[in-house]
Amino acid sequence: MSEVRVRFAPSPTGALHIGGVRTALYNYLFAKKNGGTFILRIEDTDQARYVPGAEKYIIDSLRWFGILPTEGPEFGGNYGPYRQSERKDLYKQYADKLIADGNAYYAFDTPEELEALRKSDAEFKYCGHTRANLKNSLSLSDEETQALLEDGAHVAIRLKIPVNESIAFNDEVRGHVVFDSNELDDKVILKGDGMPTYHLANIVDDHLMKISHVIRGEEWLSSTPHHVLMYRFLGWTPPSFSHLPLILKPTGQGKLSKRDGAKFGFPVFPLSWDSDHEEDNFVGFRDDGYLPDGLLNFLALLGWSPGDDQEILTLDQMIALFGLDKIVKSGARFDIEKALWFNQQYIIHSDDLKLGYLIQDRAIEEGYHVAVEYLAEVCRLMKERVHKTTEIIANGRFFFEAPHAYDDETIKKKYKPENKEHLIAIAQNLKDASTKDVESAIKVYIQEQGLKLGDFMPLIRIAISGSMQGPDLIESIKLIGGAESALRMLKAVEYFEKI
RNA sequence: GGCCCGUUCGUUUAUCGGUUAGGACGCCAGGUUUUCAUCCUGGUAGGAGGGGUUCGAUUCCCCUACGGGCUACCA
Repeated sequence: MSEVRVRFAPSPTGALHIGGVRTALYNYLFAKKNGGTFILRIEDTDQARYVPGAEKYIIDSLRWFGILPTEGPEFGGNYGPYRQSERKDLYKQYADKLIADGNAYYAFDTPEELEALRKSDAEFKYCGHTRANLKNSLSLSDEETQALLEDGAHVAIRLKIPVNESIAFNDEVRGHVVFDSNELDDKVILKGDGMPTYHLANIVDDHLMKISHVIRGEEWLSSTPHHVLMYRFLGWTPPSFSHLPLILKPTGQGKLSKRDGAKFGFPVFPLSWDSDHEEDNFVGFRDDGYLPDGLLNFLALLGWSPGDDQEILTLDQMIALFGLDKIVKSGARFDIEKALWFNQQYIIHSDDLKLGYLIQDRAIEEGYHVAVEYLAEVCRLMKERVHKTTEIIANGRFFFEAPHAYDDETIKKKYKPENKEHLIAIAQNLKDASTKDVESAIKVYIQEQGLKLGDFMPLIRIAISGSMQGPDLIESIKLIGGAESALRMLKAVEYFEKI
């Protein structure tokens, strides 16, 4: 079997969409599974839509997920350059060959003229039935065409789709797909500005880069017959095709789009985007507290399944189990609830110190200047009760500062004035208790006095953290320290009296 | 509108003609926990509709409905 070479070929028109991440992941998994090569190719043939920084964003995202290519811009390789804009001169000769063989032609119609035609006829298509009446090298005489060409007139090159032909190909996930060539339009393959369109650049590069398997989104399924035709015209063997189902909105219609992030209240891009246009900025999964492994795990299962009931999978396990035949055919809705569950599972199983480092920047931003070892301890106590790493700090502020508010409801229910002295006594015990005897300072005291734990623990908890929710009280007090805890208790008792 | 692709619990998926249609998320209930959470146990809920083929269809075929994609000198 020949070498497996797959590519992820995004267009640098903005941030890398989460659907694009999944496409990259499947390509990566397939390459690794088959001992092949994963290639990144930047498809920047549309100068108008080019966004500076997008390429860096794409690579940074792949790096965050740990699915970097081994060939591509910044990565090197023997089939470069890997940016289509740098390959511009390459494409012309193939367009010329297609013309020479009668499989393509010059078209002189201006975009404005075509737009006018579409306006008057919604069904208008540049194809075998209409091209004779349009301005191109097929309808014009050779002299006219030559004159126009020498004139330097605006010219595009279009693919000449044959009539009355069935164009079929095999799709690894969809099976046998057939198109009637009469339904196809004569797509522009080389634009007026000399740049190729996706269709030309794509097949030329896939061929020259020896791509064996094209794994891409379903939006390309309808232009695949054009691609198949070009492979045939150029005398090349087409790669194997796999068209992936799309990721859909959580509710409502259509695929998940950029603006759904704001609409549904969760990120749709891996990393945050900061530009001069503030309205274009957004927070990415990373900065919102998601772990890359968990997100990748979730994404992998949106459109693919290992075939059994296993759901928590490492990247290596995914590689071992991956197969194009197990890709699902229908689109999948993006379910943030499930993504959060995966994230929680990955947080729980993360190393405490690793988590500590992860949230260190945010802790400092919040003004909590503590040792990373302290943060690690906070993570140890908090990680089972958060879905996102950002919540470790947001829900654990009492580890860094005394509570600003108390849960009055519980105080009213639990506080009895006759217990005031006991609470003060416990605070005194705590004051100089070492971490080892925090337990006896509280629990042993309560038991020795013949009191009930249930009458005191909730109040102590509120004194320490302000709320009834939180990690193990004794462990929390050990971390915060006996002296600080005693202070908080004394202050809280005064407050309890007033309620 | 035309062409192409699709349709199993609310969501995501398993099933490759014969199953009590399985798992996970969510939700509900119970247990563990001083609280919350984790964890454990149990429960809820599904083959879009109609025709065929077959001894037997979720599974194969057709029609309809619905969903998705494409329909640019964008990718």
